[in-house]
Amino acid sequence: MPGWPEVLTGPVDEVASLLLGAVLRHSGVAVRLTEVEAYDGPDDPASHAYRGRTPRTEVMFGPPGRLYVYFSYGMHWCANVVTGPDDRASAVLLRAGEVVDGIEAARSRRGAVANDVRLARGPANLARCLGLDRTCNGLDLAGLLVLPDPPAFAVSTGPRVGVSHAVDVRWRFWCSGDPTVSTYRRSPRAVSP
DNA sequence: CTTTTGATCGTCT
DNA sequence: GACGATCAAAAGC
Repeated sequence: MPGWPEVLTGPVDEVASLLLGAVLRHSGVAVRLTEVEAYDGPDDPASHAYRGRTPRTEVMFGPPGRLYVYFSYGMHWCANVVTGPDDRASAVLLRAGEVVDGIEAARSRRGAVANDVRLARGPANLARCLGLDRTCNGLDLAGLLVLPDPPAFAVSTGPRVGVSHAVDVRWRFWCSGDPTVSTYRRSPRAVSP
């Protein structure tokens, strides 16, 4: 059984499913990941790294096990775990999770939320629960991200959300039936089949 | 229930 | 200067 962070160096879609059930802890809140998406840098037109190395994507080209945080739509932060060998520039977007510790802190960061299962539903909401922002870009996750014991739950796969390319690639993974997983909505920009 | 729209700015062309 | 790995509220049915 490979240790940290070697376990992250396999094919990014396999690594993504391994991250389901992992617990990420930051700023007094812990979230158990229930939904993730894989992005494979060089071969994936939907990946930020597809068009090469830029200041923003620099972290993706570095070693695995670090956090890649990007700013989205002028107001949100979203977080990825960098995977693969150095220079592969693959990453797994953290789309949803269940708050398993620090729920009061998570609630206060999110403001009024009707139901706790929605606290960390959606990548920007998950990042907000954990207090992740630009200062966390490149953060070494050793000790902060605890991988699950051999997964004892069913995994579903489907198309990725929000991307306008390669919509047919089933690189979104989630814990089957988990209430914290967002209901699927195809990108408005996705090309019609 | 589904669809539309406003908020808001870093990044890349 | 246009666009985007989003979200929540509003509007339409």
